[in-house]
Amino acid sequence: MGRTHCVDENGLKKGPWTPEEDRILIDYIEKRGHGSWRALPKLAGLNRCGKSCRLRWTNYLRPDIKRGKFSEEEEQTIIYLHAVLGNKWSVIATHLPGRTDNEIKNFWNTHLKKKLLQTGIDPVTHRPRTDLNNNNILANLPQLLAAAATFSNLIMNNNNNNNTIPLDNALKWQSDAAQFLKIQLLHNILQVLGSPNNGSSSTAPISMEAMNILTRPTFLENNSQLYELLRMNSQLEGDSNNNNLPFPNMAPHELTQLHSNFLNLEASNSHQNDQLQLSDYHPLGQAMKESSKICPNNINEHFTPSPSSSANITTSSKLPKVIPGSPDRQRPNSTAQNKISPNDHISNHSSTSTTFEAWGDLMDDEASDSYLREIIIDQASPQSWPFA
DNA sequence: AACTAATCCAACCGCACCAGG
DNA sequence: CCCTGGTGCGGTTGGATTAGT
Repeated sequence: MGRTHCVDENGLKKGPWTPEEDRILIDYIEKRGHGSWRALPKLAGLNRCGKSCRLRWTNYLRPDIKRGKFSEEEEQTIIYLHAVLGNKWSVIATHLPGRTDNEIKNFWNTHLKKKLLQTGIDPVTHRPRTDLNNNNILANLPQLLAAAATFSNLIMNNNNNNNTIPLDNALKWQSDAAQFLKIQLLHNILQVLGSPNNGSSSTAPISMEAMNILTRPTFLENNSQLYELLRMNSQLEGDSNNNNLPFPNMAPHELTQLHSNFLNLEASNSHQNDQLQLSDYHPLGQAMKESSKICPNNINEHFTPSPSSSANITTSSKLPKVIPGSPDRQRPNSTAQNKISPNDHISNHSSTSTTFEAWGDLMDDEASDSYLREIIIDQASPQSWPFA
C-alpha cells in the first residue's frame, strides 16, 4: 500500500517501507532512541530521509500504537473534539491513547464525515446541514427527517432504559439537536411552500399534501405555533382568505409579529447570550472544564478553537451529541420504536406525501415540541439562534 | 471470471513554528 | 533581530484492496 518504490534526487528511497527497513528502524530506536531524525537514517543504515523515518515510527512502528477498529466511544470523542478543535488532529490524538493523528484524520475523512452527512449534520460546522436549497430540499428532507428521528429515538430508548442519570447532559444535547433539526425542517418546508420561484413544478401538490399532515388534530394540538407560522406563510403568499388554514382570525399585527419571530429564527448565529457549551454536554468536556479550574491556562492551551475552524464551538451552541447514525448501527431495540426508520426514508420514501407524513409524525411526538414552542414564542426579542 | 468503481490508508509534501547560534 | 536546522502538523496523493456489476 502507499507509494510506489522510488528514489528521490538524493538517492534516498521513498515509498512503502519493507519489513526489513522496519526491523532496522525499530532495532536502532530501541537501542539508542531516535535522537536527531536527520542523522538517524545514516546511523541506522537506512537509505531514507529522516523525515520518512520519523513518520514511519510515529505513525506505524511505535510500540504503543493501538491497531484495529475505532470503538464507539472513540468515535464520539473524535467528533466531539473535532467540534471543539477543528482539524487539530494532533491535539485530538492526545486524547485517544494509542491512536495517531494520521489515523484519526483518515478515520474522520473516510468514515465520520460521511456518517455525519448522512445524519444531516455538517461535518465542518457540526450543525444541521445548510446546503439544502429550495430546489433540492425535497430530495434531502428524508435525510433530515431520518436524523431528527434518530435523535428522538435515541432519547426515547435511553429514557425507557432508565439510563438517564449518567447520560443526562448528553441526552439534553441530543434533545436540543433534535429540536433544532425540526426547526430547520420547518424552515425548509416553509421555503418550499412559500417561494414562488422554488424551481419546483409541484408546489401546489406539495402544499396540499403538507396541509393534510399539518391539519391533523393531534399535530395541530401539539404544534399550534408551527401551524400559525404556516398560516402566516400562506398569507404572505397571497392566500389572504386562509382557505387552507385554520386560525383565520389572527390580527395583522400578530402576523407581523410572527413573521418577525420567524425571521429572528434565521437572523443570526453569532450573538448568543445564553449559549450552551459543548463542554457542558460531553463528559470529556466536563473533565476539561474541571481541569481548567485547577489550571486555568490548561483549557486555552489545549482547546483554543482553531481560527480556521468554523465550528467555533464556544460561540455556537446546541451541537448534537454524536449518535450512531448509520442504519447499520441502529440499536436493535430502536428499530421497533422508530416511527421513521432512517433506512426507510433514505432509500424508500421518495414521495413528498410520505415525507410530510413522516414529518407530521415526528412533530406529533408529544415530548418533542416544547422547546420548539418556546423558541418560536420567545422570539419577540432578537435572540441569536444557530440558524445558518 | 473479468472489469470497474469506490474505499482505505500509508506515505509524501509543504508550510509553520520554535530554539539555538 | 535575523538566520538556520529540526520538528510538528494538516492536507493531499495514489496504489492496494474491496465491493459491485
